[in-house]
Amino acid sequence: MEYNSEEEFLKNYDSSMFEKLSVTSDILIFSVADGVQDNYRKLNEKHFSVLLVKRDNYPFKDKWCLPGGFINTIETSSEAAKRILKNETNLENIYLEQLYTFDEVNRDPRMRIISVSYMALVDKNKLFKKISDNASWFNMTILEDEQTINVTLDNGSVKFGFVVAKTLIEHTTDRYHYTVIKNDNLAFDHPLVIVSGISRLKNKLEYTDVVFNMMPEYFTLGELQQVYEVILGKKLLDPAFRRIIASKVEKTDKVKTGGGHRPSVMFKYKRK
Amino acid sequence: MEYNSEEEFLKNYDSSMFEKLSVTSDILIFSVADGVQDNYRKLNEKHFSVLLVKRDNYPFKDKWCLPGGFINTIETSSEAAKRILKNETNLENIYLEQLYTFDEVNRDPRMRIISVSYMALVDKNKLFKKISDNASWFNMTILEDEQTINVTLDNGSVKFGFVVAKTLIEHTTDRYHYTVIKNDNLAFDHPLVIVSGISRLKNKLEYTDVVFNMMPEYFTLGELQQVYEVILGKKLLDPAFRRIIASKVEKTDKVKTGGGHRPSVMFKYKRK
DNA sequence: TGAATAGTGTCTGTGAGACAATATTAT
DNA sequence: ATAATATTGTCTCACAGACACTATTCA
Repeated sequence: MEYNSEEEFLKNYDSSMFEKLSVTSDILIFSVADGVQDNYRKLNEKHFSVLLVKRDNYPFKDKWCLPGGFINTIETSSEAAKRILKNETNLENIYLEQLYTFDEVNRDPRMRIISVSYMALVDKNKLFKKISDNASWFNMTILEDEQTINVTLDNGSVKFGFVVAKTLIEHTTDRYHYTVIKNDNLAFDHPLVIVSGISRLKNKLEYTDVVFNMMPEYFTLGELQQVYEVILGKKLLDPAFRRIIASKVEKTDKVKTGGGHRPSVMFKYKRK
Repeated sequence: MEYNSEEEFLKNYDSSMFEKLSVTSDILIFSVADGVQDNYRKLNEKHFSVLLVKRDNYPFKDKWCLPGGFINTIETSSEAAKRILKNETNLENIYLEQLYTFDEVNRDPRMRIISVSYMALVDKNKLFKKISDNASWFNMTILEDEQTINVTLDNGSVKFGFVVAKTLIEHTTDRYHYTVIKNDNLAFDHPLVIVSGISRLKNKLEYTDVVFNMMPEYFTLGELQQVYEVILGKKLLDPAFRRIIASKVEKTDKVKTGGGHRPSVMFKYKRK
């Protein structure tokens, strides 16, 4: 059939001509949490954490997964992500970035489902514990070597882990292909989403200001350094860290005292 | 309805429960082409180029677009990309990287269509002009300032351009939100895909080895430098370039002569 | 007073930017 | 001889890693 105009074509278009697929939006919500500290002198330990949801339906009943849901026809995947985020954490206007689209044919046992994944960064102080009933923050411990990434997740009452192998993609120095080696408690291909997000965030710490999305308005440089250290999984040298961060922060007249040691000046994020 | 096992659940699962969407895979195929040169002494000019296809159907009849097509239920988006790539260029085993998933609700006038975009890098010498009839390579001229990106496309017989505005995303130093300001000849939101790809490739040149996917097996450092310059859109200093690239290339005993000037040693890519 | 963190000074090595100098060819 | 590119040398400056040192608090 021939058409003489775009209007005419569109009027006659049969949208069922091509196969359609289900599409979901899954969100990796990262935060840094304060741990407890017995010694009054010491700083609170910090934990790099991720929000998981316990599945109470099949498939993967009773396993944990990332918050997510189907995208409907009148919203974008990022709008869907925001909607889900609001549902789970009651937070709006938070940092959100598209991560990757996972679409292995059998990643979901029900049917072909494509997942557009997002990474969200939140400041845990803004949460007020208003997260949904079946959701829970898990502290992550990440051990990475040349071949594998080993992640342990712990929410205080449940603790489990997974391992993925990484292989460098040909003609690349930065892209890895990940394969799940061990995983008993996470649903779908979510271990892959988590390691992709960790990798992305680690890189972004070095050349962007995203970290400030996880910080309160006022913070000490020690706290900020702790956040970097817990995400990067390594200790940083104080003078070097201060030099690098200096241009991004602004001194305030607030001071944090009470720690049995020299008080520290509080800073805030300085936009360029 | 309650199920007692995952098997039972899956057996009864109704896959039409959620709305489904059409999903396409669009590919940004980049290459660097040799221009012509009248002065026998001078090097061939090089052009950063992209493969476009002329649409011979509605919507956007007679406009140009990126090669792409619907993903069917038994292939992944990257498999679809490879299939389309093979169709258009007759090339296999080429570098392919997922770029971004574009899913504005009205990006396609027919219906809601999500596009998972890919970036492919090819060495034009491998092509032997076996591209499909309605496809054509366009040389790109990219002018970028703080607010806008201006791209001119020229395939020798047709020449047009588009302009997109960029605004820095809050709390970020590297992510821009792009909006098309001017575009008469490209279909869909493909100007956005192109600028996203250019931006990604520029960044990747600095910290990966992707450039070698666009190079023949043997090349001179001058040629390699030209490729960098034409993609980055700026001149580089010879000694600095050689220092940076030194660890990635390997000298061979081949030499390129005939240029009315000192012959240059040919190098090849050195894998780590 | 001592444990603990806050914050600064400075040495050193690496590496990029800049520019100058030399090498080699085809016409 | 000359125009053009190829290739190397080297100076300087910026900056990150490393380590040492001083400052300040509170049980």
